[in-house]
Amino acid sequence: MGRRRPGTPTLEEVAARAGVGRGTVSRVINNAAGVKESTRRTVQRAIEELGYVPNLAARSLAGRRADAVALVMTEPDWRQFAEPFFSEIVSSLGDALSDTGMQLMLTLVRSDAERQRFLEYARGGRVDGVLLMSVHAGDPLPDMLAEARLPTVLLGRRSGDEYVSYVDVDNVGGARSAVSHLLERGRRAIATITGPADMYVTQCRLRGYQEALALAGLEGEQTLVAEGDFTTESGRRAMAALLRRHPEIDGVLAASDTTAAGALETLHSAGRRVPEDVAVIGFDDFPLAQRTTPRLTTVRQPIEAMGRAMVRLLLEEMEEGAVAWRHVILRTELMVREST
Amino acid sequence: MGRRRPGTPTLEEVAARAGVGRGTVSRVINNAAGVKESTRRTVQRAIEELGYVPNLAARSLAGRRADAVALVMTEPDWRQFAEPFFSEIVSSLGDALSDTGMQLMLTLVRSDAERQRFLEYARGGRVDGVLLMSVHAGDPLPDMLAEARLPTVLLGRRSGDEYVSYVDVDNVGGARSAVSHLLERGRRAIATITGPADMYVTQCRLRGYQEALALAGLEGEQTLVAEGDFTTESGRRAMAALLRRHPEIDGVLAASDTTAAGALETLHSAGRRVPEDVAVIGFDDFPLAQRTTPRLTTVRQPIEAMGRAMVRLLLEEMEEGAVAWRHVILRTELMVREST
DNA sequence: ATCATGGACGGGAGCGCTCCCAAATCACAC
DNA sequence: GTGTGATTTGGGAGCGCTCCCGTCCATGAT
Repeated sequence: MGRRRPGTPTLEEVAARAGVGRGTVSRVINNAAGVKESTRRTVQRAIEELGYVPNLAARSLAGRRADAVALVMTEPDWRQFAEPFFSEIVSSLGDALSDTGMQLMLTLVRSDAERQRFLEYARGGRVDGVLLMSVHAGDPLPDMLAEARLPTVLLGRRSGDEYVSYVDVDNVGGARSAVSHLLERGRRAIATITGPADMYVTQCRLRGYQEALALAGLEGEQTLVAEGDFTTESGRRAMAALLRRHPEIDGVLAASDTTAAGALETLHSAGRRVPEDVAVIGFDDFPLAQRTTPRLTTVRQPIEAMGRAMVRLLLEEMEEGAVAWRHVILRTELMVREST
Repeated sequence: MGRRRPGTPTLEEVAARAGVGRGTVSRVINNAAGVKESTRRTVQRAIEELGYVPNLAARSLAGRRADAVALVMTEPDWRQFAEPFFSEIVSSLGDALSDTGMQLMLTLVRSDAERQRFLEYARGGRVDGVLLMSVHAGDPLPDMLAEARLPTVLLGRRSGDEYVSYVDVDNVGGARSAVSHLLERGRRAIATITGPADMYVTQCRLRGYQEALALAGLEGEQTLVAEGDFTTESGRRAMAALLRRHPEIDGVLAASDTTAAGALETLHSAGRRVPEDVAVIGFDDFPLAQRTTPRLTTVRQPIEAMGRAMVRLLLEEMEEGAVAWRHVILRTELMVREST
């Protein structure tokens, strides 16, 4: 297991070459104040001449921080990894993190063994904080991290009484406004294609759907609800099943834009016109929503803001040592386009 | 920037509690030989009682290794991040790495600033090696890593005379056999939808396509080639363009299964029967290829083997200190199904 | 009882950095 | 020229671990 790198110059060697003390070089590479401009330049030249690169292990050990945060994707996410939600979120986190000087590292946790290994990695101090992608109901990882007192922020929550810090959107309100919109458009037989049943986000959106119907004095029929898993394929299948059970359907709320895209395809194949025969609403407002035919009415999730909020919460927790949990619920916005 | 974790017990404290020396505890946690079974148990109990977790920064510093490798995805990949190729590869790398005890960390490099930051991270010793996803022609990162003498393995290569270690598949041969297969099926107007023109893999597959046509005494027309980017959407678009230019097309080689899926959709909409009117071949052999209608004939890339090979090459380079580059070209296999 | 042999074990010497305090230097007013 | 306070600078003391050498002790041959 000899993984030695060839001899890299050390801070001390830089100091010797520049004719200054260790402390001064340290100040220079950390951009700290209190170094005369001329000295700084001398040191910088020595650094370049030697091709010096700070040893991060030593820095971590002495400074008691890793300057890195992990973004963990757990198994159930993984099968949805290929969906745009993830790349969008990762991008936005990357942007939000980019000026903190911290590295974002994505980590895959697909099994108990990998969960354990990650936990040791995190508890071992390799990261200063952990971001968790849409966790499922029974996932123990957030609790393990909380117990280890590692700053942690979830995207979405596992249940209504989640305590660990999280950033979520108002899924109930979003779904409700979407269905209200369908009702305003005169639709009455409104179906919904949900996400995986074991995710809280799914339950929330379903509740919003039901509340809107109840508010209109309509009774939500169980058979108007079909389960999907956020993928296009599941949207196709669920829509087909719904049409079979309820040919009279004239409105659909899908769990995501990708799901809605699948539903659109099925509706098209079945000869239903959108929005004339059936109005369709998605969830997310990804670029995809503007490329469907017809362009998709959808509930916008503020991905940028979500990424920024997650990073902000994480930084706050890191700053004060994870003594409190914080929750942020972001508002959604209905983007009305051509599919309703 | 105070990112201090609360006081974790140290190895020394464990040693004190177990009534042994530091060395012995170190031997126990590293599963090294030369510890009496009874002592080992005593130490293990102390570890559990204190909830000891080794400090990885200290271990890295003293041991001169990070026990982690990075998988870097550069910007151009990123827009294809949502395609299954990536999740498949990541999975297979995860499996291949899982029994080495090393952490796999995915890293996104979307800009020069991020490239620089990653380089410092890697040169700073945070990873023992680097895996690079399908790099584009002009990407300087592999050279920078090579110069820093960091063990590096590419998936695919940037050009025909790539020197940095890589694992690739026989793209020319794969495409050639696919086109030959179409020719055997009596097709003569064979088009191809390629990947991004600036990727070597695209050029190779195009060459295989042309060679097979030439072998059959056919002249490859420039207008039978349409550029895509591996996405389904690009498959749809490219196929539509091809049909417009060449309504007589009776065979298509797509750059990937996802692209082929897009092409299938367009063909279907255009009322062409597959394979009766047009035969379609994909590339990759993802699960997707078995779910299309009709099921897709495709050139199989041995993803599992690719992941294993990458890890093996990387470990070898780490072992001997990156003194040589190694190349592995894996064979492809034509999976004949219903679309041809 | 004596001695050689080898397996267990303890702990010193670093790994390369940050933190921080004391010392040195400088600027300026008197 | 002297004193005062601010600004720079040097370097000791760790951070928590691995490596490795020397010691200790049990075992068995003599």
